[in-house]
Amino acid sequence: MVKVTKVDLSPRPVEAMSPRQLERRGNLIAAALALVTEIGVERLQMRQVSERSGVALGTTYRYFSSKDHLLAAAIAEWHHSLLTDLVGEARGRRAGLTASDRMVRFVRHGMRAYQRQPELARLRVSVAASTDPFASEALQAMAKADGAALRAVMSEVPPSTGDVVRHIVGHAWQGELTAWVTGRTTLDDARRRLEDVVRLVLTPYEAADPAA
Amino acid sequence: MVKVTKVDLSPRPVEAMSPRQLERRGNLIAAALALVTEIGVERLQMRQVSERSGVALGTTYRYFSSKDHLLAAAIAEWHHSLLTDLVGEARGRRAGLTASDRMVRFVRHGMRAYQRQPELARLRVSVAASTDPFASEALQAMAKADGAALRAVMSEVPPSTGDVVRHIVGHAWQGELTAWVTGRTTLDDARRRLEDVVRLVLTPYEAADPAA
DNA sequence: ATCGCTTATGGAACACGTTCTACTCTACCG
DNA sequence: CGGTAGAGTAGAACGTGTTCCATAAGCGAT
Repeated sequence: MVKVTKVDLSPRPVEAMSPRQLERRGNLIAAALALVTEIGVERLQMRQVSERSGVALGTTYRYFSSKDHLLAAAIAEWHHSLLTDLVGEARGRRAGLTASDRMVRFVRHGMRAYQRQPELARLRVSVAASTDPFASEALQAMAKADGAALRAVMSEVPPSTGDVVRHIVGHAWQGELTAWVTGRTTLDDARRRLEDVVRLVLTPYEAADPAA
Repeated sequence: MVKVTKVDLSPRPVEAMSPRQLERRGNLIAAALALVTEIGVERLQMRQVSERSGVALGTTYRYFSSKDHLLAAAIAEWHHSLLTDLVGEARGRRAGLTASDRMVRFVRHGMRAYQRQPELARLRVSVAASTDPFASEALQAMAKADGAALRAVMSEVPPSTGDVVRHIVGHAWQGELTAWVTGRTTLDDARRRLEDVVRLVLTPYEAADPAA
C-alpha cells in the first residue's frame, strides 16, 4: 500500500524544536553567515552550508524552506546584534543631542558596519525581495526590530508622526544600501543621502527640548 | 589552430543595433512582458521567452546578459509608459492643488496601476536588487525617469530639498511595493503609508503659493 | 528491550538559468 | 562569383537549488 498523503516537510516553528534541533538550526545559520563573509552570497551553495554544519542536504530543507529562508534568518540574526550595538551606543550619548543628531549618528554607524562587512550588505539586499513566506516572516521580524530601535533613538518624536518617520528612514536605508551594492551609487553618496533624509525629516524636532 | 580569444558575447549597446536587431530586441521585451502578466515572474522561463519571440535561446543571451537584464529592460519599459501617463494626469489638474496634494494623487494613481497589474509589481520588486551590471544600468535609468517625473509634480519645491524629497518618495514607494508583494503588508496599508510619507515630507510646502 | 513513529542521512533525480558546440545563413570585400 | 567574418539556430551540456527515495537512527510508549 502506498502512502497517499505526504508527511509535512515544511519547517517547524523554532519554539517547537528540541535542543538537538535548535543546535542544528544554529549551526546552519552560523555556517551560512561564515560562508557569506568568506566567499560572498553569490558563490554560496546550499551543499556547502549543509556540509560545513554536518547536516544532510535534505535535512537542511526541513529547517529552512529555501535558500532565501536560511539567508533571511542569517542576516536577521546579524542585523539584530548590530541594532543592539547601535542602540547601546546611542543610549550612551543621549544628553545634549537632538533627535536628528542622534539619528544621524545612528545611521552613520550602521552604514559603517555594513561598509566593514560588504558581503553582509549584499546578503541583506539580496534577501529583501524574497517571496518565500518563511523568509518574509524573518524579514518582517527584522523590520520590527528596526522600528523598535529607531523609536528608541527618537524618543521625543510623537508616535503618530514617528511611525511615518520610521518607515521613511527604514525604506531609505534599505534603498540606499541596495543602490550601493548593485553599483548604482557609491557608499559615500549613499551615506550622505541617507543622512540628508534623516535631517530633512527630523529638523522639525530640532527645536524640541533636548533635555526632556 | 585553436582560437585563443573568444569573441565578445556581451550585449551590444542599443544604439549600435541594426533595425532587424532592434526588432528582435523589442520582440524579446514584449514577449517577456506578456508572459509575466500571463503567468507571473516566478514561472517565466527564458526558454519560453525566446520561443515566443522566435529567437534562439543562445541568441537571447546576445541581447540580454541575463534573465535579470531582460526583466529589468521589460519593467523599465512598462514603468516608463506608466510615468508618462501619471505626469500627464498630474499636469491636467495642476491648478489649485498644493504640491502635497498633487503628489498624493500621483502616487495613488501609481499604486492603482500596480494594483491592476500585480505581476508587474512583482516583476519590479524581483528585479530591483539585481547585481547584473546591465540590469543595474536599466534600473538606474528607470530611477532617473522617476526623478524627473517627481520633479515635475512638485515644481514649487526648491531643488536642494526637492532632491532629498524625491529620494524619500522613491525609496518609500519601492519599499512599500516590496512589502506588499512579499506579503508583509496589505496593499491598502502600503498605499496609506506611502501617502502619509508624501504628506509628512511635503506639508512644509502646503502654504506655498499654489498659484505660482 | 521492542514496537512504531518521526527525523536524519546519502545520494540520485529533476528543473531551469546559462554556456557551449557544430552548423547555417547573410553580408560584404575582393 | 567565391571566400570570409559575424550573427543566428538547434540542441546538448553543465551547475546549483530543490525534491525524492530507500534506509538508518532516535526516541517515547508499552
